[in-house]
Amino acid sequence: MQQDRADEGEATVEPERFNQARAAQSMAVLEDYVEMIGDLISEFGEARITDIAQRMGVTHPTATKAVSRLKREGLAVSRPYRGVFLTEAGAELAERVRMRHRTLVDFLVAVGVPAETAELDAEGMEHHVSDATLRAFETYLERARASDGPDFQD
Amino acid sequence: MQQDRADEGEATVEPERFNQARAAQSMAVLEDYVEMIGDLISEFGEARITDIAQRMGVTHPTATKAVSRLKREGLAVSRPYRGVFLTEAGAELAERVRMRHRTLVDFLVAVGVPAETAELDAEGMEHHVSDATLRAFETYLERARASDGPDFQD
DNA sequence: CCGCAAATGAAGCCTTGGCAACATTTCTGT
DNA sequence: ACAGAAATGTTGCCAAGGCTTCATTTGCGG
Ligand SMILES: [Mn+2]
Ligand SMILES: [Mn+2]
Ligand SMILES: [Mn+2]
Ligand SMILES: [Mn+2]
Repeated sequence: MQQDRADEGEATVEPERFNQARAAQSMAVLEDYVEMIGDLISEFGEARITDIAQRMGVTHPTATKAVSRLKREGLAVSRPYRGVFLTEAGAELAERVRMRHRTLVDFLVAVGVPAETAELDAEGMEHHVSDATLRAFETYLERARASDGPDFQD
Repeated sequence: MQQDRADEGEATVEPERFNQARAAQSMAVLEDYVEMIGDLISEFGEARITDIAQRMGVTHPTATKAVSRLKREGLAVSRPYRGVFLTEAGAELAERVRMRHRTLVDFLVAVGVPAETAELDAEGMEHHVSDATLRAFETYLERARASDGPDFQD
């Protein structure tokens, strides 16, 4: 054999964190679309491809393709030339994603990130925040609110 | 024309945050590889495709393709059947990425995220942490270290 | 110095997420 | 009622990041 270099240190388990990040990334688009579709349904009663595309900042064929994937994964339903709707699973995911997004933004602001920046960064970060980390953020927020006490605006 | 729905609220600027997230994502792979290659060069004096692939948790053709992109973007250099090295730009990026990674993990742990989890989540989150947010994290850490004062273990 | 395993390269396939261009359907306004 | 614009669908292109399979080169050990 040639070189070895393999079993040097903890290099054996290391790759796992990249796999985790890749897995999270593969969910990111689904999560963003499902949340957005939920928003549109709340506002207008349905989510049209055009509106989805506009809000996501993509062209309509791109939005169509994403919706196809959502349907394939059982998160959305739609019929030709009609609006897009969420399945129960889709609605649940949307709700979880929305809460996580909100918690993350609140948390970032609480630790001193400018609101504008927090919103921008959160859009990408959120998809990599695990449940354990989210709980830590929530705990932090509760404590901060408790100690900042009186002068806290809902 | 048909429906309008366009100029309802802030929907016009909203897509920008998704574009930002997509831009960050397109850098993510470069950043991870460049950091990893830097590590390997520190340890062994060169970064071999096999070692890169193993640590990233991918097959060697995937690593080769990534290195091709790094070369194309002026971040790395290599000759056939020889190791991969970083350009000046590559080394600088690696250093920034390494610091950001470290700061993020430290910060997460400081706010109560379990170390193991922090490491996993950071691998994905890091690529979406802007300079402004990173500064906020650093400031937070400095203050935390100052108040936790004496009993702080290097 | 030479054989053979390891490392690297090369080709080709797949999926995803972008895009533009063109076809078809809906629906609004007159 | 119907013309024309808007919305949607369809097709085909591209790049990135995975993979498997096979070819080639390297370099160690004997
Ligand atoms: Mn997002
Ligand atoms: Mn979001
Ligand atoms: Mn990373
Ligand atoms: Mn990293």
